[in-house]
Amino acid sequence: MSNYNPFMETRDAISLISKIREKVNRFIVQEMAKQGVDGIATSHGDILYALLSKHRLTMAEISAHIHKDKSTVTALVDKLVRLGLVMKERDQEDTRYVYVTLTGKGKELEPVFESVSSAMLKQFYRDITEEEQAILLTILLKINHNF
Amino acid sequence: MSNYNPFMETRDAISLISKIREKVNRFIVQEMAKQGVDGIATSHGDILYALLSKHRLTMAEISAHIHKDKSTVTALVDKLVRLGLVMKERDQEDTRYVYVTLTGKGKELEPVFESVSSAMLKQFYRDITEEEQAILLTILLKINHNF
DNA sequence: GTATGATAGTTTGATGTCAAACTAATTATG
DNA sequence: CATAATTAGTTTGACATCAAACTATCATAC
Repeated sequence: MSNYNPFMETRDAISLISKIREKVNRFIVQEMAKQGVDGIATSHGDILYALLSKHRLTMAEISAHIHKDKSTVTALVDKLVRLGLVMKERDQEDTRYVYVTLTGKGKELEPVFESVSSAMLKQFYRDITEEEQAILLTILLKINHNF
Repeated sequence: MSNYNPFMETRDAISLISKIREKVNRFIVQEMAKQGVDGIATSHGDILYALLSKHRLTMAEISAHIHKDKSTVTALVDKLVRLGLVMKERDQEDTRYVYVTLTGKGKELEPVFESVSSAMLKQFYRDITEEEQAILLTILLKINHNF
């Protein structure tokens, strides 16, 4: 292949990874909107989803969970506060810490998340055998470990 | 696994794809900076790389190549113009079209691109056998096709 | 041949994102 | 104990990105 392009060619694994990630994100946002959860990005979804199982997280913990800079988390959480989905409150003992928790309205989103993520997984793994899924995971873990 | 998180868990394929993409991007930007090409994002690199083999592209063609909105391409190309790496000129026949070409300074980047992309591929596929690479590609193509 | 529609790019406004500088509070060190 | 260093979050400035509105040009239709 003389015209091989390691950044962008459609056929190589690296650009496929970019494209798939893009499509997954778009799919999630669309499905959420379809179920009435509008105007939030996948990062907001990641935060809400984390809070469903963890109940209470500090800003730094959220940052670590979703792999976004702490200043980004400030902006994301503040938007969720504006949307009435989460609450922020400072720790009484050590006032540096800010705890984020779901509001009632935030908790109501649980079924939506369940439905969206199962729809996404179904689409993602359509026609991919269990064995292929396992192989894929193994290879991706190795590649992830390479960096 | 009771705490399975389809958006963010470290161990599932979907979040691995996000992480790997992130790491690949970071790696490319860092390697470029190491070789003196500073202040440009991967999207700028994609444009420059495309222009190395295509000589002349319209804004719309660039948009299609790098899968970014045309208004994004306007901003990206204008930055490359400011950096002195590309030139824009309107088609004489049909003045709606804008052709983008590399300047001399832009063309000088070719060896940097070659070096960076080969370094990236080497890192990406370290300890991944040829067979695994083929399997990975097959599965990713299927998943990409699922959306 | 003028009006309608399509096409190529740009502009504008909003948003997610990061890095660096900053504030406030706690901990460690001499 | 007082000063220095660390830690948690926020603010600020820059930038990539998109969608929608807009401009300018070309093509089509009647």
